[in-house]
Amino acid sequence: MLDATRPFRLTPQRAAVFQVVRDACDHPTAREIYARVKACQPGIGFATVYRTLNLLAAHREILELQLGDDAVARYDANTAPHDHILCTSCGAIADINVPLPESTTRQAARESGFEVEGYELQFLGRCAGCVTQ
Amino acid sequence: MLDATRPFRLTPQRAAVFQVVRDACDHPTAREIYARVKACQPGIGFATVYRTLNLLAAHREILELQLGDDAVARYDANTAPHDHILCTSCGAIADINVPLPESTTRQAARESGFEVEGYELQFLGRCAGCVTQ
DNA sequence: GTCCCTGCAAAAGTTTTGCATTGCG
DNA sequence: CGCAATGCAAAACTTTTGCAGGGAC
Repeated sequence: MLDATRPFRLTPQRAAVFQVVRDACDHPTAREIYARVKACQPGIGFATVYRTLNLLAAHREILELQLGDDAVARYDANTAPHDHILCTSCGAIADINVPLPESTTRQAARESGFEVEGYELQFLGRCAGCVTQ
Repeated sequence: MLDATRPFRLTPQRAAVFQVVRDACDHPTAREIYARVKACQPGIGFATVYRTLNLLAAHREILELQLGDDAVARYDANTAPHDHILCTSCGAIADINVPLPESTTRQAARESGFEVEGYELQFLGRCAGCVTQ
């Protein structure tokens, strides 16, 4: 993944941040990542975490997501195109993969006159646990 | 739209904020709305604008949107379900209407185990003006 | 009079930036 | 040595909250 061939230096702090994002299965915020990185890099500062997340996102090593109406960035080590679903009850976030039909993208282009490059799709609902409660 | 039958008072400040959002065709931010409202309500404060936008959104008179990776809320007086497309070059935002096939929603439910209540779909691309440049 | 609303200021929260220091290459 | 990266603190920015004053009913 990250090695000497990258156009940026792989410092222990950066490696720790990247490891935390890869190990996470809950789309953590920068603050949550900071707390987890503290476990193995106690001296790390906020700024380094933010700078590293921006660096990794700029190099497409991770994704920066804006989910729900939170106004807080979340991070995802799964860089393959995929979608998300959010539980409106408990806030859980899950990865899903529901490609749009080609016709839908074509319709978006036709309606808007835009050249479509991609899309972001999030579903809202209630997770299995919250439904049975 | 807003009249005496609403469960909240229609003050001149609130009417001005609502009017600005309805007249806007660019999905303005709270700060932009504040600047425009100043034109007819020079004494209005930030807090009143934010409180009014939250009030109107809570009563489904307007929509609060989180578009792109901006981490800033935008507002839309079009409360009918619809989608958006963003120009990655100039930042333009357009409304579009591309309903997802039923099968796509069903697939999301099946993959996640969630009870799907809705979705948000944004396309990314380049607008006609930016393409020809 | 009561209650809701407003405006101002301060607070809260996230993210960025400035700068001196550190440490790899 | 030279340059990039770090850590700390302060700043920038959006949004919320506390509170005293004022207006509507």
